Amino acid sequence: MSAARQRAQWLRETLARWSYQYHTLDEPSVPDAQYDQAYRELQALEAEHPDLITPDSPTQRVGEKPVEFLKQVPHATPMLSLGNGFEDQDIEQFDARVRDWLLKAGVLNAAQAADPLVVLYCAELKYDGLAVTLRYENGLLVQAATRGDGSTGEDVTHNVRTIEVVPLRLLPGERPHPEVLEVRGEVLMFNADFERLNQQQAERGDKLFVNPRNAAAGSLRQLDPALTARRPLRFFAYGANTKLGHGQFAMLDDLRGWGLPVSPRRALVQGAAGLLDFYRQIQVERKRLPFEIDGVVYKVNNEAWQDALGFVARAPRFAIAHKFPPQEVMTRLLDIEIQVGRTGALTPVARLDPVFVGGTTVSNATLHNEDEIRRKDVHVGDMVVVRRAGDVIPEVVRAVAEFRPAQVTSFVMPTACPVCGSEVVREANEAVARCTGGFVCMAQRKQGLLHFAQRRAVMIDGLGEKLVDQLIEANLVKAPADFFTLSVEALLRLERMGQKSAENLLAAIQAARSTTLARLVFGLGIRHVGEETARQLALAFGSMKALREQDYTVLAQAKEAGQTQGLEGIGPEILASLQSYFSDPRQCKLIDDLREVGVTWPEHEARWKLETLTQENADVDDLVQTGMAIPPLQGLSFVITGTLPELSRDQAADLIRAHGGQVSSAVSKKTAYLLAGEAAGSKLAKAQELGVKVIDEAALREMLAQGKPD
DNA sequence: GATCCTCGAGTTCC
DNA sequence: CTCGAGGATC
Repeated sequence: MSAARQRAQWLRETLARWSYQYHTLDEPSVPDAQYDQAYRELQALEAEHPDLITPDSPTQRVGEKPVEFLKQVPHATPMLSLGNGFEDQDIEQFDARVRDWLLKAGVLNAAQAADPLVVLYCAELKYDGLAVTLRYENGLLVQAATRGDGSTGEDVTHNVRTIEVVPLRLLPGERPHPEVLEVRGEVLMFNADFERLNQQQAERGDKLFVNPRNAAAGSLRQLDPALTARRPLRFFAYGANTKLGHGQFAMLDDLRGWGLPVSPRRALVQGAAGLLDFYRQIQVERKRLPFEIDGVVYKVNNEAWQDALGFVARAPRFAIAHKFPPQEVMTRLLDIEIQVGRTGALTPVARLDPVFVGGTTVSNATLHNEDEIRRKDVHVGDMVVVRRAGDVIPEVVRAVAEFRPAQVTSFVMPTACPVCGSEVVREANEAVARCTGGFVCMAQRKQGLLHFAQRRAVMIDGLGEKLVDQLIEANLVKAPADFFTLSVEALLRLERMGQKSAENLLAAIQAARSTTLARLVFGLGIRHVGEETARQLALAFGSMKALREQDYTVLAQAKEAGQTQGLEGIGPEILASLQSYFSDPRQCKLIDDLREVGVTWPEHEARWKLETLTQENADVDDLVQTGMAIPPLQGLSFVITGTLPELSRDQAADLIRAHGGQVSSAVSKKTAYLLAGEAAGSKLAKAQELGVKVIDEAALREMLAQGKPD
């Protein structure tokens, strides 16, 4: 080996060590000038002998060329999501479940499982950044990918290489590193760095980032690594795909030994008591931390126990995130406006002095109804506490009486509709006040048209609020049937509507022309008839004619006497609503018009019967007798939550129903399976609490392929 | 009449 | 997602 080669290698290793001490350990061992001198020496050496350049050289952090797009990369092992809890009780239940499972798995005996301190947990911080996975082969960083949907992410190797604290080559630790090491961790930006970056952005007149997390996300997804290199990104490792054999806590030590930054704050604790202790400590330390966290993470420390516990859907049973309660902020309630919904419901909405909470700026929040306003004691002009419930939907928590100005206006529900002026009534025992305007009310008409066109109803793609507004404004559409008589010429008269958009919309309308009875019935917007009930009605009655000609008053009596079959879930209120809808000539005309403009749907014979008068028809029993196969999911009730890898939730629901299963919206004891995808929330927790079996999309497909549940 | 299970309806931000 | 209310069941 030549002297130059030896020198270059020594420089690379030394620079990597110094950089690690400086950036990762925050303990510089040499003056900056010395580092710079060595760096320049290596640069000069490499310039003279280009063959000495290696991919792990610190001079090679920024690759030469920007990439054209971010490549999709499949994850060798899927990147998991975590279950989560907010309350102490959630954590106690988690620990109890862990012990219970370990007992069932035969890892613990009954006496051990009863000991609340038997399980050792590794407790860590939950960073508010972006999850990435780093792949090291023979110690060399070869790939970095974002989490994506968990099974496929984006290749961000070029950008991750620019992060100073990420070693391009693993350092020799106390224990040898595996040949292939996949490190899981989080890319984030420190608060101070974020402030500085935003200052620079402002000086250059560039757009400001709303929070450190967004800044980190934007920086990591750049195409040009030179740009990312100027962004002050950091990284913390928290896991590895390979079991290293001696527990989560020690594994973090290993990772640190190999030069990877790991949590500055972690602990080995015993049982739920230890976990909650850690949580409270971190709560106190939180504001002193130099970066944002949104909670803490607990993992069963013992790797063999982790294996025994396994996974539910794509979340490990051995870990849980304990999240901090949603951030609450104060702001002024500027006004309370009234929105009118499809059914005429008047909903008070709070207009807030825009305030930054939970990662975005909130300026509106629903107040639900009059009672709610009274309960929360809010007035126009009050200072109110606002938070984002479930980290998404803004919510006014309460008014702050101490800050109440001398003059505030109490909210009074208007007696006339603010849109059409019709009378507003509030039925006894009902929480909502309603506009009685019906067709006359533009707000109701608009919402009704939107409801008709929406994806779950007749599905006119691309028809949103803006467009419906314009169509009503231009007097082109009054009732649903009018959508189907639109022409390109008429559409072109609308503002910001080009030839192409007009053609696209018309194609979508054409496609919507052939629909199903269930979609249509739902789309009509009959009170108390939602998606599910519409499906039931379409199945039972089979045709629009049957639905229209039915005397629902008679039916209600028969139903009460228990003389009906095939109309489960349809009670007196719904029947009354149907009676009133179908006896209204205006509504009947609306349906006739739809047929006239060429809207079609398949129909079949009615499938319900009065037990005494027997209206002949096939139901499931008949199917069995005629020798048809019993669908594999017959009699099983499913609930779907989260984001599935392949199917949309609607598609999954259709798939389940097509195989004889039922899909409902809430988890209960009667639920057979919870089909859970990514980011499953409260339903997953509920299922675990009730002991409902949880499956993922792959398991569902397996069930269908085998023709029976497992 | 009470209780549990479902469904319907309304909603925020980017 | 969450709340409120309709429907089924005891």
